[in-house]
Amino acid sequence: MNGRRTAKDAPHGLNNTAASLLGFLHERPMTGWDLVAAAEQLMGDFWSITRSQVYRELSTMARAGLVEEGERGKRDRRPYAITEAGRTAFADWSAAMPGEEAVRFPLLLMLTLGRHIPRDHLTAAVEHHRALHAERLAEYEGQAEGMSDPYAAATLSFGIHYERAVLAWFDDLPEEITRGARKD
Amino acid sequence: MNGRRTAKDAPHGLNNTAASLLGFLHERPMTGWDLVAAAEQLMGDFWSITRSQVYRELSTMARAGLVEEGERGKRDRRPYAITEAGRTAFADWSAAMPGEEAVRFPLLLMLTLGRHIPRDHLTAAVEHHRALHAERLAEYEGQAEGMSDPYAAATLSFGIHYERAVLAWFDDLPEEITRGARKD
DNA sequence: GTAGCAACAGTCCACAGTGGACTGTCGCGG
DNA sequence: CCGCGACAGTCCACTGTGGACTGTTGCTAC
Repeated sequence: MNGRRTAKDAPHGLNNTAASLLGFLHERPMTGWDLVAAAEQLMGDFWSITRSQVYRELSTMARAGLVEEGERGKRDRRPYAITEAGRTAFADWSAAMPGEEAVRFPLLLMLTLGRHIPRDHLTAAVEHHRALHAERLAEYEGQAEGMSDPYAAATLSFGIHYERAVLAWFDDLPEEITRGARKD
Repeated sequence: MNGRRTAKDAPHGLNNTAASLLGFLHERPMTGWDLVAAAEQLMGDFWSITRSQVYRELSTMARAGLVEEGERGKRDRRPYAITEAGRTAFADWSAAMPGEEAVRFPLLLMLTLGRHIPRDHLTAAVEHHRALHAERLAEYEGQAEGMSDPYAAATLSFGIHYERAVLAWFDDLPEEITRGARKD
């Protein structure tokens, strides 16, 4: 009687995570474990899913008839296959406009509050992250060799543009912030 | 008796959100409402906090003695002030290395699954987001005028580098993806 | 062969984060 | 003085994250 509208009311009833699982299941039946690995491998650092989440969604979707549990294998392995209803739900999801990205960057939080933080903590944090990003860029550039799938390549390309931008940003930071007048 | 370790066991006991609130409270006592506004304004798109979260953290921190509730004002306005314990907790937090950023980008999810999605949905999504990012870049560049605080400027500069990178990435996408051979 | 370890597979829980509905209060323009 | 929009806070359901825990199985070293 109230206007409450939950995810279940949406035309397709899928959240992005559930949709991603159905997407992977288009290829072949997979277990939760496989799905986590696939997502990790393919969407890498720009779309994460966790074990807990995946198993939760799988059993929800099974109840909703979007996937079907197959024969249990060794080690309690539980393959799920997409159903016709699942394909429909996925198609509906794919027609909706994907939402905006969310970036949560603790280092920026720290910098924003920089006025109240000892200078050397800031410079340590900045240097640490600069190294991390340099490392990741190298990694991505390595992966860019022998990349055939254009869809996977698009994600990787995003990663490369992103990391380069972050590194350029580090280089642009004023000395005021990065290099405290630390003489001890 | 078990090895479980919750946030409360951490040396400072603060999550990033709580820490950000303490950070802002260094300036002056503020209400939850004010804090949401300040965070929104200063950390903009790279560190988000929600009303629910803020009020939750405030009452937790009040119970822990890190903040103190002041006199209630009009409209049930409830200002909180940081305590000495709060300053200590914040200082401890600031000594810890900030975690890595998380980027969640539904468009990349869609692209990754692109093989199973009608081409025109993909191109529509790409064009939509391209426009969004162009808009945001313009907005950021506008804000860059008259920016005095170097810490706020750092965040804004990140935003500009980021948006430029995203736009460059869009331009790099192969026609294969962005411009389906749609003839109907 | 078998002991043991690492990788596999899934469960469970607590906590963090998001979004929207809901309630109520004031300030001000008409 | 009425009503509307901004202010202020509450509550809830859901999504997302991380780690502890259980059990299994294949492989390697002895």
